[in-house]
Amino acid sequence: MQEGIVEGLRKLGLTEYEAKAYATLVGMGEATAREVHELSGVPRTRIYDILRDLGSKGFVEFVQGSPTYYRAVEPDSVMERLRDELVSCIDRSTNELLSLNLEAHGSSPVWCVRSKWGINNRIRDFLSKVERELVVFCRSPDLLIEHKAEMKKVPGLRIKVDRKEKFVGLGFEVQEMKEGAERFFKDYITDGTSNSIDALMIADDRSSIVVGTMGGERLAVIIRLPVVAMLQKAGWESLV
Amino acid sequence: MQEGIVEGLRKLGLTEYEAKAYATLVGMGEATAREVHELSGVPRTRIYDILRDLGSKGFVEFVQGSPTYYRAVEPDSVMERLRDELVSCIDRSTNELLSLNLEAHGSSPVWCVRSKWGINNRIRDFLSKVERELVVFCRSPDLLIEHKAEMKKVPGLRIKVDRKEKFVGLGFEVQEMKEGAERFFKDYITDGTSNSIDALMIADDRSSIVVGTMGGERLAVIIRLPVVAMLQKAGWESLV
DNA sequence: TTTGTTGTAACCAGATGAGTTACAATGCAA
DNA sequence: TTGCATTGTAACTCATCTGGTTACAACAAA
Repeated sequence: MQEGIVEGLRKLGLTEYEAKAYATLVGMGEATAREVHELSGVPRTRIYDILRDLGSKGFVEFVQGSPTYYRAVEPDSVMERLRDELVSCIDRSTNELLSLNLEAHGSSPVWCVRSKWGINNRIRDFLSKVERELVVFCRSPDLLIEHKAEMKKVPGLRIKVDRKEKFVGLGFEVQEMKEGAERFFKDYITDGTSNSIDALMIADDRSSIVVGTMGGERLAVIIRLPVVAMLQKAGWESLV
Repeated sequence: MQEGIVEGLRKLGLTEYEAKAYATLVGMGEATAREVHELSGVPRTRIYDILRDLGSKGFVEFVQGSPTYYRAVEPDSVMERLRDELVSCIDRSTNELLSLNLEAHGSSPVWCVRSKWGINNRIRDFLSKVERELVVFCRSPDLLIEHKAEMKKVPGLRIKVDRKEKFVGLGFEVQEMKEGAERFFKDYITDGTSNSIDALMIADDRSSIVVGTMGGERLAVIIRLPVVAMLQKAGWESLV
């Protein structure tokens, strides 16, 4: 049996035993508790309550007897129901949350974002709000690849990189910064934690976003203070 | 704060504390850890790691300081991502399961179904496969109401009930069974467990389905043996 | 009777989450 | 500066859940 299928079913709310038993039963079509146990690896003495639970959840059917026979309910049917339940739960939650969320917010000019998705989300948002000009410094092509499509649409795009050869074939016009300037963006250590900056973007001399690893965790810092943005840009210009 | 919103978020994979903190933060727009604690009821000494977790999951952003300020990422944005993740997980699982499910199955002629959804699913399937004739006995209008639409499409529909007055206004033509015949479907006790039958349907003299409560739990029994169906129908006919 | 199988029930151990306590560090006000 | 409240960290307890095991009753076949 594949490993991934169990993992997937667990994400959808089944336990490991339930996932194994159900997947096995789907594969066997019809089987006794013992057979499910043999193939799935679920302990024999537990297979009975597991199958009973699956029955209560609408995943399997059975025919009483000695031995009792079990079969899986058609997976597309079960999965469709699951999807409907989850989607309607999400829609409900979204509406409830939005009804709490009436007031305006985001007044603080600087925010940190921690998760990978959160960072990408922020970058997308940031890119979509550029009006005239975006200057970018970056040290790895990953970020440019990830946001290539949005980046292409940005007006006034200028990119500086540490070494040109890392960025060939991406379709971006990049400029290499001058000798010795890379020290501004080198890995450094503060308070015993190592920091490294992967990318810096400044939009319209107004807001900026810094992406990097600080103290062992990936972080993005969004700053919407024109003063700071101007200063950062001045530094950036000096990199030519 | 509403109770339902926390319950909904928990179904989507958050813990109680996480759900409370996130919902609260959505409502406040921007707040310190303390404020979130006060409003959400999450213990103050736990609010810090909860908010950190929410950050790692992409639900909140923060600005370091003393005190650190937090804000919720826009709920529609977060929820949309969650939906995409779950739906793609379901699609993947469905495909993997179906690829295991190539062989034909369902050869056994009798099956029990336990869950509410499973029972309804079975009944829908059963009704959709009627070709010429469906005879129904039922003791409560619930089942007819639940499957009214499908039932209307069934050819050769004949319904017998215990007492006609319970079924007025449903748009079904029902026939009352004769005096004394209800004893066949009365609640009865076997092996110390009480059983009661809510409905019995027979399709094309071929297959039948019985819905009822047996030993304290709701159960449907599907039988695809023509012999049994014929016998059941003979009994049914005698109810006139 | 013996043996093996089916099915039930209980138990143990590890992980996780809810809720609490202790305490270091950081301000802030007198 | 001292004293005090607040911020933030870390640990611990308790209950629940899940994975994994043991014991045993009921039953059928040999």
